[in-house]
Amino acid sequence: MAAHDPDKRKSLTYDIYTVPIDTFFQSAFSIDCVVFGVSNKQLQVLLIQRGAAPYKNYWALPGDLVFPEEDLDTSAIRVLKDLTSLSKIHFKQVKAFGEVNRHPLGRVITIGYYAFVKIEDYTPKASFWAKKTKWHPVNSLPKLAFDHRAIVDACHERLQEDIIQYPIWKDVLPNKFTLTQLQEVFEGVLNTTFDKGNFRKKLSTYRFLKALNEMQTGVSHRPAELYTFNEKEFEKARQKGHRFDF
Amino acid sequence: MAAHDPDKRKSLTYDIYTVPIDTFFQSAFSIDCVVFGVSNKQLQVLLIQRGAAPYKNYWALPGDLVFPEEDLDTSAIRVLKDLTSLSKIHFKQVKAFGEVNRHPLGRVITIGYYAFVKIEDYTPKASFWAKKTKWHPVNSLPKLAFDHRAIVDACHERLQEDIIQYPIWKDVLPNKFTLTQLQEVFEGVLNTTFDKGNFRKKLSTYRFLKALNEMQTGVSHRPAELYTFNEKEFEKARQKGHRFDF
DNA sequence: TCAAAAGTGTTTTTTCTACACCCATGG
DNA sequence: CCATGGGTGTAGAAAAAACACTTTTGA
Repeated sequence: MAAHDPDKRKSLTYDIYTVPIDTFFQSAFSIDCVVFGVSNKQLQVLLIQRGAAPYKNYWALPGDLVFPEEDLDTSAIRVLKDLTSLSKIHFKQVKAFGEVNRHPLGRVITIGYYAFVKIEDYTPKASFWAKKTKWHPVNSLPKLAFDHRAIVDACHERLQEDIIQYPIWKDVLPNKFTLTQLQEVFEGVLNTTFDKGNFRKKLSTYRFLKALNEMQTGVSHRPAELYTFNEKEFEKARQKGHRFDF
Repeated sequence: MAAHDPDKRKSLTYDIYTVPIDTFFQSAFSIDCVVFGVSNKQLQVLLIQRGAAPYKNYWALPGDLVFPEEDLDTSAIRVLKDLTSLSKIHFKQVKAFGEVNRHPLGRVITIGYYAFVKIEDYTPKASFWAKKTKWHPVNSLPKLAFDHRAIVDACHERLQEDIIQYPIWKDVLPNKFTLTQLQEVFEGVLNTTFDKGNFRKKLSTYRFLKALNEMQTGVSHRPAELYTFNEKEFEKARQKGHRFDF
């Protein structure tokens, strides 16, 4: 592809730099995926055990180098699939991490992405150079490779901001869910607890939560009513500047 | 530096890839600086006119390639100084922009940074390959080079989120300021207007705004009381989860 | 009949909103 | 004495917070 032809670079006037233009074109970038989910009322993150140098055998985020002709957003999906076999995941970019010596192989900046998924629906399977995978509670992470801890933290903060603004909580709930399930997602992500009555009072003002007149079954207590998410109503609320203000 | 020695890469086992490891190390990254300020009650952004290909003569953000051994945060400061002679500016990284063909010279991803400064204190002077500089209202930008419009938009959104959470408004106000000046900063950034009485009522609950018992002088109307920002009190408020909720 | 969670109601306190009105200064 | 912002007060509405109580199910 023309864009990646070094000759094209040389044909252009780039004497503005005191070094040859090609010295700039010796870096790489990578993607690191922070895949969150909720289980046991706790926020979890998907880790892999690295089976390749550097940081071999360390727990780490699924992440890898971006191909020269690959868009960043596309790469996040591909990288996660390569390492964990998970697909159809929606990512959001958070930020770049670019310390000069963060990667022992050369100048590599990494772009952090996060996703928020149903743990039950996505059973990871280690592949490519990943040796193992596991879901781990965010509150008690082991030592991670590279600067992955900082990446997790930045993504967690972003998740906390996003969940009060976008309906990403629906991505970790069944189509039909109870209000308590919804509450537990918020509590897990925001790492706090809410008063049940007041929480529901607030929810009851949101028209994008539609009661289904359908009940939970098979629970050994009073069955809860099931709700569903209404996209159109949410869109209306969003345009008026909706936020969950907890 | 060892980290950038290609031989070191080759010495490591990297047969996990179907292409030579060096094919990844042929990209570059750049920084784009979105410097905001407020004047005439409007949010402004600093632009340069490009004096070098590509996009020669276009209005653009001050931005340039990152040196191989340069941290991203450091680079933002250096790049802005090279092109506009402005220094001592505090930047915050927003995100990466990495479409494959966003740059005609090759694979270049750019990292967007924003800063928020006093326009009066920072008079830019075009240098290096920049031909001109100017402050331009964010509400009516000309056509910009590359994907710079998207970068401005993302940074503006981040600025709007940050100003209600961090005391960055103090960076565009004199040490001693009036409450109306403060209100105008918020109005400019958030592109809205507030009721004076209610705005002040809210401010009066914030202990980090300290009245100085000192008055404005030389104005042809009732002089306003001057206030100052108290770092320690803000820190206390921040720990309790402070936000301006407008 | 008990445990467990669902679901509702009440009361108090706090905050928001929309205004109206007075004040101090320079010209 | 007037234009221009500075500055304060009030009343009503709305929202948040705390907490108590009733309901329904399976075991």
